Amino acid sequence: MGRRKLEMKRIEDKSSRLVTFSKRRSGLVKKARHLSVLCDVDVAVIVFSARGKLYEFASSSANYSVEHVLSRYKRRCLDAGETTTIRDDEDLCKRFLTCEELLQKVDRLAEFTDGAEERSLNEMIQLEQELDDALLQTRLRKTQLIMDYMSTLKEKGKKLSEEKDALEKQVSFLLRFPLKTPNCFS
Amino acid sequence: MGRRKLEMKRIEDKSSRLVTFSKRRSGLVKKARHLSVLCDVDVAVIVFSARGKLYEFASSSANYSVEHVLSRYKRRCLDAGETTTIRDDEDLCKRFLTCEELLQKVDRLAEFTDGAEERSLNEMIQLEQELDDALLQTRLRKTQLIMDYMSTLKEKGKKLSEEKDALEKQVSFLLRFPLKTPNCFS
DNA sequence: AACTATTTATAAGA
DNA sequence: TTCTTATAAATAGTT
Repeated sequence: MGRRKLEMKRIEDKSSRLVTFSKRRSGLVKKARHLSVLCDVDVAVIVFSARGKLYEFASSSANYSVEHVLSRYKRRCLDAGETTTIRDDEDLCKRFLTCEELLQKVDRLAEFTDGAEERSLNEMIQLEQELDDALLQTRLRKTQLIMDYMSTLKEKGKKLSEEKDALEKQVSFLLRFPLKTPNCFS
Repeated sequence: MGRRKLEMKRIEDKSSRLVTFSKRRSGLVKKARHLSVLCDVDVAVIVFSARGKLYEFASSSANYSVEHVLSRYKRRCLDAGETTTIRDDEDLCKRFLTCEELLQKVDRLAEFTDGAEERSLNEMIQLEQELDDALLQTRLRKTQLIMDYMSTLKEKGKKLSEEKDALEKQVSFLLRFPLKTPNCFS
């Protein structure tokens, strides 16, 4: 829909990519709103720009079902920051310590309540750790599988290369010194 | 876009509402795919039909996973401490409210200080989001590079295999029918 | 941000 | 349902 038809691939020119992003993003949200109104259904659209900016749309009637989907993806709401290993950058270190202090205060704060909030937070922290661990294990396994596969491919390639070299030598030899007797190698 | 312009309100006739739902739903997903490909961004679309059937789309750069986009979305919302409207999942609601309360307490806590800690925490939250996004982009790029490299390796292997076959045929031919004249191919 | 030549989506009809 | 087609809507390139 424009002066010319676009190839369905990433627009390489940065400026027109940004313009197109803006135009098509609003177009997409408009379409989503029309669908939700005309057909009386729940629609949600989520877009992250390349630089991580969030754009979203949710039909007004969607705050039950879409949130139901969202609720399946429990996520941390506070970063315990326990596994952070940034130590070299002084600024980061300072930020981390300040954050850590705040968390300690949160912990002390929780002691003043009946304990429900503290348990809830602890559960969240544990849940986050478990998910983080699972994610790490999965990622390591994925990387391992990929590396294994790649070395297999490389090995095969090497072997094929060697076999090809040998055959080339054989052909070259046969061409230079044709056999007087057929099938002497067979 | 059609024989006549539609009013922007629920289509009362059930049959045409269903037809329109089907057409516009696929149109919306198509638009979402085009946006994600042309602009190289993450897009997710979620649609619930009136009878509760779920239709979803997630861009390939998000590993085709709505979960992936949603978790990113949800984390963003929770971290920003924005008002969400989770009402159906009691457990999550409790966790979230607790978390929100804690954040409010952190805010109040920060008021007792000279404000340095509050600013620091906000900076931390923003920094975390930026790092998270950077990490995600890096990981996607890494995966892309690996996939590219693997297909290069596979292609090389295939080519070598073909060349090897050709050479084997040539050797076999030369062994069966030795040349009477040396170097006829050279 | 507007404009407009084209392409794309789709409402109604077959 | 699926296809066709007239028309509305979106948008690529231009200014």
